[in-house]
Amino acid sequence: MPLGRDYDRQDCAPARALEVLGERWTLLVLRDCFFGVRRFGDLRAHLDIPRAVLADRLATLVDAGVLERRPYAPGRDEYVLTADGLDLWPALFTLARWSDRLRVGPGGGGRRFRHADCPAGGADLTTGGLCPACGTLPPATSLETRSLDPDEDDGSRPERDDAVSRALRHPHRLVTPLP
Amino acid sequence: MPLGRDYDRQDCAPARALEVLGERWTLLVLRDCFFGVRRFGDLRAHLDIPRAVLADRLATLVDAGVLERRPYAPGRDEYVLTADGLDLWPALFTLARWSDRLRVGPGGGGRRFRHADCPAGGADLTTGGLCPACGTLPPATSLETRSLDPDEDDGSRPERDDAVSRALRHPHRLVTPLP
DNA sequence: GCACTCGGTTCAACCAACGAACCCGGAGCT
DNA sequence: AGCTCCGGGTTCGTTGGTTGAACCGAGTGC
Repeated sequence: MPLGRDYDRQDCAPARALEVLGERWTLLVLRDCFFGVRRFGDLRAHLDIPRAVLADRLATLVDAGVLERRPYAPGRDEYVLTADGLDLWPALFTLARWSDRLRVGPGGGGRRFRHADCPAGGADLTTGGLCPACGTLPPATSLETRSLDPDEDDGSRPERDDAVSRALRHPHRLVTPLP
Repeated sequence: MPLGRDYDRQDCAPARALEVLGERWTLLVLRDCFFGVRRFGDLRAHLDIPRAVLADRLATLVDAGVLERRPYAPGRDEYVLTADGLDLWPALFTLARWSDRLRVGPGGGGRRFRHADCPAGGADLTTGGLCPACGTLPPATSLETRSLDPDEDDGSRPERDDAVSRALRHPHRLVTPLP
């Protein structure tokens, strides 16, 4: 349950989605998971999110079957998108495209997504998430993302400088772990 | 700004979308707007949302250019989706489809969306929001929605009985005002 | 045995959501 | 005019989630 318990009388699909995704930070955590972030500390450094909140959101997402928690070293766990979690990609992508169209220009941070596994050669996705070359709706795992302004430095943005932000300045295959 | 002010260092599209849409209730308000709900009182009755919160969310959405506030009678205003607001449809739709796939079966409340203005005759939209008949991604205004279980009454759900819920049991063109 | 890191939990202060009560302008009646 | 009702809010005390700093504990490295 997100904040209150009153979504339960909203017997519709968006309300059920919000039961899991509607809490603060949750969608940003998932975006990072799609970018290949998997560790507690990396999420924390990239998002500037309070430890307690991050722990709570990750537990909720694991509970909901969106993320899977698994050990990568004795005593160390990582969080990975499940199949259900990967299915969220189109929703996240269309949301991102919407805000891209509204505030173009300043703010930067734009990203492109290319169908890397495309039999027809691949191209940047359309607004609807379709690959214009092959006409399909590619899954997140077959996409590559790149920043539109890899070394913009006009001082307007403080330029984050954690490991995740630096890695994301270079083209990167979605979902696969960052370096 | 939704809850805190820290989204501002997240220079990416999802974060900017969440600045507007990320607050509790906002997406449910917008869903109702797509269903044709326009009046403060109708939103309140359908959503069981506190008056103060609804007033705040509507003001935020008007500020963001997603809704337009306009008088329909002396002293009475209604809230209507702007062009930018209508563009949100694919994002809302894909989110809804995602939760539909996860929890099928119990809970009901499923809805179908048909391309009513389709030159090829129209059909229920695919998961990606495409019309399978004509292959396009139709705008919200050319869709018709209908409930999958118009008169389910097994007692498991308390069955909402406000004017909006009743109207939504019948097929209805999106965005156009409810009766 | 000591320091360091990762991945948390705990705790007090703060701030947003909730819901009941109050408020205001316009329309309709008398 | 005065009274009432209705739609569309605002005010306000209480509840409950968010925040950030401090603390904790297991695992390595030295």
